[in-house]
Amino acid sequence: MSQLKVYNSLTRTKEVFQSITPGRIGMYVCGPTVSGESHLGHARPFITFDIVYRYLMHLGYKVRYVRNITDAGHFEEEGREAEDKISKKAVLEKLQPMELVQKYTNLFHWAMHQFNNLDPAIEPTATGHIIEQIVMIEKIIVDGYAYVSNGSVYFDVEKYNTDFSKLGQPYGILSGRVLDDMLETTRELDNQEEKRNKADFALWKNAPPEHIMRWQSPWGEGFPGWHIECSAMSAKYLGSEFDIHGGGMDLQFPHHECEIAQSTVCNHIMPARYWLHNNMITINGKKMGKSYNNVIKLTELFSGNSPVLEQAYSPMVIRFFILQTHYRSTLDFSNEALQASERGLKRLWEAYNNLSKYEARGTKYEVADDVELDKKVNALLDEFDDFMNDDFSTAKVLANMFELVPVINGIKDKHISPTALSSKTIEALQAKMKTYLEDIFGLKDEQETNDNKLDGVLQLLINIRKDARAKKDYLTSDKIRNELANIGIQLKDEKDGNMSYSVA
RNA sequence: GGUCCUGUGGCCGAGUGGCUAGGCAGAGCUCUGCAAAAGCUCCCACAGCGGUUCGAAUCCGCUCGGGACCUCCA
Repeated sequence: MSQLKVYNSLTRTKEVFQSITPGRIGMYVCGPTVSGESHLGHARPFITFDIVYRYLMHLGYKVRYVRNITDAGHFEEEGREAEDKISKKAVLEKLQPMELVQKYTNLFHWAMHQFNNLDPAIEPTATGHIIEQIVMIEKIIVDGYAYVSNGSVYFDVEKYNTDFSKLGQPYGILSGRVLDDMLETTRELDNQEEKRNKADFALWKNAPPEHIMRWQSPWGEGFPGWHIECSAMSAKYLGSEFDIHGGGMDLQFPHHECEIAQSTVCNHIMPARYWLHNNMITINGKKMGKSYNNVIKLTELFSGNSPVLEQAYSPMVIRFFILQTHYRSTLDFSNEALQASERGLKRLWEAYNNLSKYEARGTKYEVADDVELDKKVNALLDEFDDFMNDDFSTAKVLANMFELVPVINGIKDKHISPTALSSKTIEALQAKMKTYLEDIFGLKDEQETNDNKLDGVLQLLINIRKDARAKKDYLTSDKIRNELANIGIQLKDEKDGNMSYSVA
């Protein structure tokens, strides 16, 4: 089998993945800021890295997946009046800050479960790691890479760049930026007088009196800077050097760049080996984001309750939609695209259901009757692993699955002889589809029809309809079918006279 | 302004220089009491203009368009 290769933003190449500790992987993914409701754009990294997580485990690794909750509230750092987002909104909604944070944390967890994302192994909060952050900042000051100014602490980017360029790790290594260029082109911003240099970033901010969220520190009351929490928490739970650091592309600069600088000063090593970044979800070609005022919240998406939505889209449809493209490509949202995903997923899932219901054959077929087809099926299945190993090409795996759909349905409908494929191939097909669809892609049946009573009722109706049809009483048979269709249950006449149903 | 990405058929999207991904939609057919579902077949696109090459969607150049980051952002 091929080796796993991942695209490393740090080297801008696809590299063979090798874990630091054999058999084990440490993965850190930047989690949500729980000052508001999650939107479709947020869903992408968490679904993307859920699949990475699942696939790494599928490969046999023991993975410690750490994803933080940012609940300390970032400030609008430069150019605007310093304000803690969370404390400001708390005043508006007349809630305690921690109450607000809890509310959105719960909502976030709810959404993650809707998407069938596995829980991370550790989900540390920024507020729970203030001490660790302070300790880290102190260390950076002692080492001479940060300075205190008016109760705040700033990281000295220029000094870092000068010293670490010599070690082959200049500031900007991750995002491909050159500090000198940035100094020339960065816009003039207000409130910069505390900083020695405009590229410097805050490690700790002095809290103005109106801030509700504040902590004691050696530099007075304040709150941690934007980037330090991830550095502190990743080092605490994964060590100074860990395997994978993930997040959205918009975090590459400055967030991850700053993490690298801080962590390297503290721990004398580049924190992560592989930096993975997912691309953005766009809407009408524009990034979905707060700044653009074009977000679709997840609750709106699931309920269809938004002017831009023609209908509700279920969590699995969104998951499938995201899987249909490579994680490093932008993905454009539209009703048409989501509806196409909905239909495509339905067809794929029904084929998968048919496949799992294949009746066991009495005898084993060692040799396939249709050698060509047997070969083709095995080739398509084998490629699943190759595609995933090639930087998680879920889109290609799905394409292969769709090529298998006609084979699966053909056998079920008996267009294709049940002995066309060898027993071994059938078993491989069943096992691999299950592994990939359920275990790795994390898709699941959304129909809540595994209810014995409902099934019993439907079987009764099906039997009545069968009798009616046998008597050519099409008035009755059509009535049953049409009225069930009206309430969203579709009856399908099968070729062999049987009937099946699906709930929309 | 700086850095970078990108432009694929009606729509969404894979694409490592040669072997026409896939999905959705559309057309025809098969099956069927009818319908749906399913199956089969069709629909050979790569922004434009040059160049490299035996051969380019894929490499290079230019032009035009779109976007991201540089500021909170997944």
